[in-house]
Amino acid sequence: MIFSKTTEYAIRILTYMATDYEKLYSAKSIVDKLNIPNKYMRRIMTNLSKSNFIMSIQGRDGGYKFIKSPDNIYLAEIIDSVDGIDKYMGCVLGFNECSPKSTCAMHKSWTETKEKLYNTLSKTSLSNLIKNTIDKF
Amino acid sequence: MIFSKTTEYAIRILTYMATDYEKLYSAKSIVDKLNIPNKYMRRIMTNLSKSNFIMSIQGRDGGYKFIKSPDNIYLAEIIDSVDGIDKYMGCVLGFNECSPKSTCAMHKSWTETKEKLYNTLSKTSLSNLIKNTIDKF
DNA sequence: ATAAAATACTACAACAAAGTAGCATATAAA
DNA sequence: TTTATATGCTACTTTGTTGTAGTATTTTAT
Ligand code: SF4
Ligand code: SF4
Repeated sequence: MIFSKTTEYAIRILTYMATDYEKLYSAKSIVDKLNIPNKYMRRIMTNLSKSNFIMSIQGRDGGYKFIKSPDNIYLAEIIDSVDGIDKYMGCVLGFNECSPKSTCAMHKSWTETKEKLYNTLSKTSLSNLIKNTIDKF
Repeated sequence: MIFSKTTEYAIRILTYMATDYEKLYSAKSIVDKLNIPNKYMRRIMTNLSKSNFIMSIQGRDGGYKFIKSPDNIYLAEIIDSVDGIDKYMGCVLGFNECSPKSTCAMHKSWTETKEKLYNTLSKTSLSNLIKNTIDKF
């Protein structure tokens, strides 16, 4: 997998929640629907609640709901929030940084590839994702 | 990092070796030059020797050398040899496979992105990489 | 107030990836 | 044939990620 499990799970959870984006989802209802380990998922939810995407409501009848429209939540933001997008935007050879005078032949095409990837991620919103996914959950 | 450390190291080693592609390189000479943990690098070399890129010569005055021109060794092959390219060609959401009738809106752009990535990797040879990298080693 | 139903927190367990150590084996030069 | 110098192999350690367990806290309904 290109991204970490945690990131994959986060995207799946948020995508599922976006199918009825004003609803309040309990952790239990999400676990029952998606195939994500219970307690691990709780932790992800708690972390996501500290983001600007969703909020948690504690206590009886609590759960999670969006505080920002899924129209305006993009994959790149989610990945950045969970893992930090930089983790996936590094050099192929693992070098931290190359000075302009020592760029290798890979650099240009590699940079373009990464930009294309980043563009895809930063232009795809949760709302985009759920179109045509009725069969998925 | 997008790729595993092992893959990054493999690419760096082979790229370095390609700068003088007919030379026999001892493990020690590579370790001294590149910043890769000694024994870990040895293991990578042994594994690479079982690939079709390089061979090892044991015993005194031994080392490693190419058995295939770096002109014809592409990054995609190296990645495939070390980690298996499939590891990096999966779905963003971590799903194994989606039936044609349940593809999500992400699928098309994601597939395109992956293809672009794969194209870059499968068209960039080691020889391509070393051009303009004299400062690097 | 109390109980029920939810999330939050903390510590631990299991697993995989990365890195280390030591000994075995191979080979060429002396 | 011995020695020096190289790679090969196997088991271990460390570190990071993924997953589990139990308890604490929060809040609503009764
Ligand atoms: S120049 Fe080459 S080695 Fe340096 S960051 Fe760019 S791709 Fe990596
Ligand atoms: S349709 Fe969507 S969820 Fe399915 S494999 Fe393609 S990108 Fe992944």
